[in-house]
Amino acid sequence: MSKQQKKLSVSEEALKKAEDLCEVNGLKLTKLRKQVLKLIWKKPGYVKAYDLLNELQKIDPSAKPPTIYRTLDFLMENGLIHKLQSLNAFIGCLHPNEHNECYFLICDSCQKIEECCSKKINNVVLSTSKNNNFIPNKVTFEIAGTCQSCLN
Amino acid sequence: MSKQQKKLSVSEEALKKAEDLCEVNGLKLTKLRKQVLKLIWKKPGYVKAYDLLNELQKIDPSAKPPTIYRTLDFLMENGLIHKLQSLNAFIGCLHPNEHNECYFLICDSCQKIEECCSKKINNVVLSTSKNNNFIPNKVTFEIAGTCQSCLN
DNA sequence: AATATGAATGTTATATTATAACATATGTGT
DNA sequence: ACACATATGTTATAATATAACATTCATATT
Repeated sequence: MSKQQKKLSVSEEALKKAEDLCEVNGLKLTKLRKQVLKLIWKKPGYVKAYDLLNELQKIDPSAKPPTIYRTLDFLMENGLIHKLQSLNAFIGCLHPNEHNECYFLICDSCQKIEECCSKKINNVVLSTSKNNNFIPNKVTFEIAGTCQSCLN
Repeated sequence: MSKQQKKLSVSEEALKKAEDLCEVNGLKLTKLRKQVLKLIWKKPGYVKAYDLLNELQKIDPSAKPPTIYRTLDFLMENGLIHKLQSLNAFIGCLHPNEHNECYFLICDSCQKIEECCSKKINNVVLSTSKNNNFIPNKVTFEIAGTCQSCLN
């Protein structure tokens, strides 16, 4: 290879996608927002808001709950992260803006999260809504259980 | 009609089902638990834990948060109520023990909840889990949006 | 009836999650 | 330089939930 081909980590890749997406959509990925997004990706699995706050305070001692929650709101509104409703926790999104909703498998044993977005699930959401004359807006779909590697 | 045929309200019916179910399964539906279940059914739609606590305190001034949360835990463990994870709220179950999981349509506009349990959803949960080598344990499936009557 | 036992409830305290309200700073266009 | 909107700082408090230990209650056994 004449050109050096640097492999980006998942985290670096996510950050890059976020920057691009904000660029394209005219959103401001400020220093604070970037820092928080970095912290979210730093941890494997999900993060809790106050753990994030503790981490952030190491960089910026003046950070307080609203600092975190406002930043989380921005990141969620723009699809860069998701909230796991059954855990009150947050996780970075691997494919921001590729689709509206994400669905998750949550391992009770190792706390790892697997996205399980699929057309099939989308379809069930649509057909269930239609059958009930319901206009869906926001979907929460989380399956807690045991992942492959924790079975062994 | 020679015998008077009294039509039970949804709430009365739910209470009766709960009593039967506890009877059959050797569970103790104590006075406190019955009171709380009644209060849950009294309100249309969902209830929040602390609203419930306020109501309960009108009957039993010594009630405190653990009183409510322990009772909610009992009722949930035995399928008599469900927690709406996206709202941190609780709702009575229309068909305790008929199946494991319940799925919900939540109207953002009128706050009414519709159960939307179906074989189709069950199947998607199973196939999604299988595809990911995942053993499902507890499913959270909640669609927020707008219900029929709020569209008009 | 007395006693032992476990389950349920009472009680105090505190942990965890989240937002309201207002002040200040910062970036951008005129 | 100024106005404006957006973002951030700051203080306070609301809302949700649990830990830990004490007491009461039901019931089973002797």
